Amino acid sequence: MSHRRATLADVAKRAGLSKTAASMILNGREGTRLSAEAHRRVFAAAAELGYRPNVAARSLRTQKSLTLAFISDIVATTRFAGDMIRGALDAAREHDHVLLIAETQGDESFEQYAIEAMLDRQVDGVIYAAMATRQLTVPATLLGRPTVLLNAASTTELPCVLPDDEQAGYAVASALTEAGHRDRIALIGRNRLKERDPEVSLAASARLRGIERALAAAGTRLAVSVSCHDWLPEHGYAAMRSLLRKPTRPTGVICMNDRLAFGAYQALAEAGLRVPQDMSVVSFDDDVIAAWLRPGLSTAALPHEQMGRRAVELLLSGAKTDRCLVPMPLRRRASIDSPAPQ
Amino acid sequence: MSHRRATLADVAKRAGLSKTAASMILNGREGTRLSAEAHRRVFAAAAELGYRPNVAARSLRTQKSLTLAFISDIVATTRFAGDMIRGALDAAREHDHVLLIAETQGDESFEQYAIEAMLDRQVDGVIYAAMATRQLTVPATLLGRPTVLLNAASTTELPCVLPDDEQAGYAVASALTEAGHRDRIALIGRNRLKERDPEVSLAASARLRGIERALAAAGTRLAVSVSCHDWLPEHGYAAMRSLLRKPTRPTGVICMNDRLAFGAYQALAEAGLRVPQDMSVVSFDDDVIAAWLRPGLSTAALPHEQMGRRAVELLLSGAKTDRCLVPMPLRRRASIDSPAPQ
DNA sequence: TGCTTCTGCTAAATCAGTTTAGCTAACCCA
DNA sequence: TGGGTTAGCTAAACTGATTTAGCAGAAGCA
Repeated sequence: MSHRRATLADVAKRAGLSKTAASMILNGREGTRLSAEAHRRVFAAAAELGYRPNVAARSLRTQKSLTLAFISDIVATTRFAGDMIRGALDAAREHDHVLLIAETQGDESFEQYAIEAMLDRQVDGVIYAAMATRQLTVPATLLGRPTVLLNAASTTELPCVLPDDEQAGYAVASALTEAGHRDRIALIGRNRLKERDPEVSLAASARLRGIERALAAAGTRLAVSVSCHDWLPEHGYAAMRSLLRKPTRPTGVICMNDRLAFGAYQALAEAGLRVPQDMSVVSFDDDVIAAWLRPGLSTAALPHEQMGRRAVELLLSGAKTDRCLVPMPLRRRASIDSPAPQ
Repeated sequence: MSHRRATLADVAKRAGLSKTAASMILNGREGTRLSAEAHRRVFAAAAELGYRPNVAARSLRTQKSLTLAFISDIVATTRFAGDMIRGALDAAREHDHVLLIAETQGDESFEQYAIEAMLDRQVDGVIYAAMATRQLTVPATLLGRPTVLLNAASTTELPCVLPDDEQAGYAVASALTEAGHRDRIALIGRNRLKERDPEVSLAASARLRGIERALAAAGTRLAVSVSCHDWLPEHGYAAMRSLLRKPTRPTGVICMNDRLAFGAYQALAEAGLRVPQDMSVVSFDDDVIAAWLRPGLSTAALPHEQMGRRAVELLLSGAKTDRCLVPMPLRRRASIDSPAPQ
């Protein structure tokens, strides 16, 4: 094992040429008049020495580091973070880049630290991600530089990548109407705060719009909707119990996310009701549990991997302003059936 | 906004001193005889200009980049990956470092690419992580360098960080015996492959050892155990159904992980049995679903965040060889009760 | 033959820091 | 008065690449 990495100077010496020549040849520069023989010798020398350029040295000169920053508010809370990161990693690798990551935990001083640490390392661009689809204020430090918002929007002109929640709402509601559900469709997960404050959620209102549009197109509308403080299983459980106490039981229910649906399943099971025979259920996110539930939950999948990928591509393409809506495919599982005849 | 970053030369000029002086003062070098006045002027100049050193330039000279690599086989599959990364990020920040991440997807050429990309960027050390606790072969390229294995062990002398699965097994089984369960304790999730091949899993055999030790200490042993191809909900479901077909029903069941337990819950619910009145359930991992189940699942938590943190600390401490076992705390929820009297 | 043009290549500057070696002036002491 | 310290500071080399400016020799042409 050679303990010292070969440098460009080593390659040049072995090839019997100057560093300049070696550099130009290895970078495939056009318009140099270096001979075919020189090319051959440089490539051979580089291969023999296992030469790899020192990125620090290169970026010192070129101001390019082949490195992107991925800064998010929270990574651990949801499993989706991993998907976004994976998509970003994949795309970055395809473009010969690497990802520096940091999380701010919603703390401004951490955020400042993270951004500066990244800029100190000459990153070529920043992906600024939110774990819940929402509007946010972009730190001033980022404004002049190549930045893409991931799963987030802002009032600035920065490019952003978002899931197409409205289309998903349409798809989810249509799945019920197409199965024959009409006037007894319920919604679990209305939430004033999420619907009104884009800094809390952009998804809630978009999903709702899509749902209402689809139902209107089918000549119907929501029979009843239940509000939830938050979108966790316990809230879905409580919401379903309250639905079941009403005089007419819905034939189908739309849950604003899979965790609510999970709670709804629990309440249905407790009440001795079966999905989908007694009630169809459809939802959003395609969390892992959607596939684990019995029967499998039909749900519009958050395309997080795809989004991470698009963010990197947008960043590297140098787009100045662009809003990229990534479709949310409906995963059809066994939770939807035709409504039982009256 | 200044478009150009201030450099050390700018700071030096403004302070009326040489780059050498500015560098030494900002780095807090001992033994230089620079005056208090010089210190004052340099700090003032640096603050006024908002000076931040260029890490690329610095690492070119010092061979230190204040950057660590986090290379894992898979990031997205489990939510735990996020926890490990979060812990690592936290610890890295505390030591003024930043994390470059990459995933190999179990593909050797990706792995090679990732390692080289990291070394090209002069990382100060590498955390090589596996998403399932197991033994692995460390790529030769890493052998000479500062490396810590995370959630993995190897036959080499590298330091590693692992969850203490045996202690967890002991704790989990003890939770049942302490509640009074004795001779009707079942185990779901025996798996030859996982138990025998350390490259597949180190957890399976360690958990089993802990369980058997705890039961022996309580003067009993497993009444029955069910094998599972894999540790997914559907396997737990099938396993529980098979248990329920046996003549004597267990009073308590240990599942090898939470996903199995989730499936077991489903089978119990279908059979009209209640947790914990009809059967106590206890498990491993503390997946999010453990808290979502009704009743909440008692489970030994994988301390992934803690592990990520320890890995960074081990790496930065320069330990040459060290095996760090991180305890798995038992999260007590409502899934355990005394066995019903015969 | 003398001038230009082209071919094939290289020396040296540059990026932004760190580090080595050493300089100058003041001071101490005999 | 002169030699040795010491305090306080700096010039220049160095890290490993890229890039600019330009040189030597051959070929082309009148």
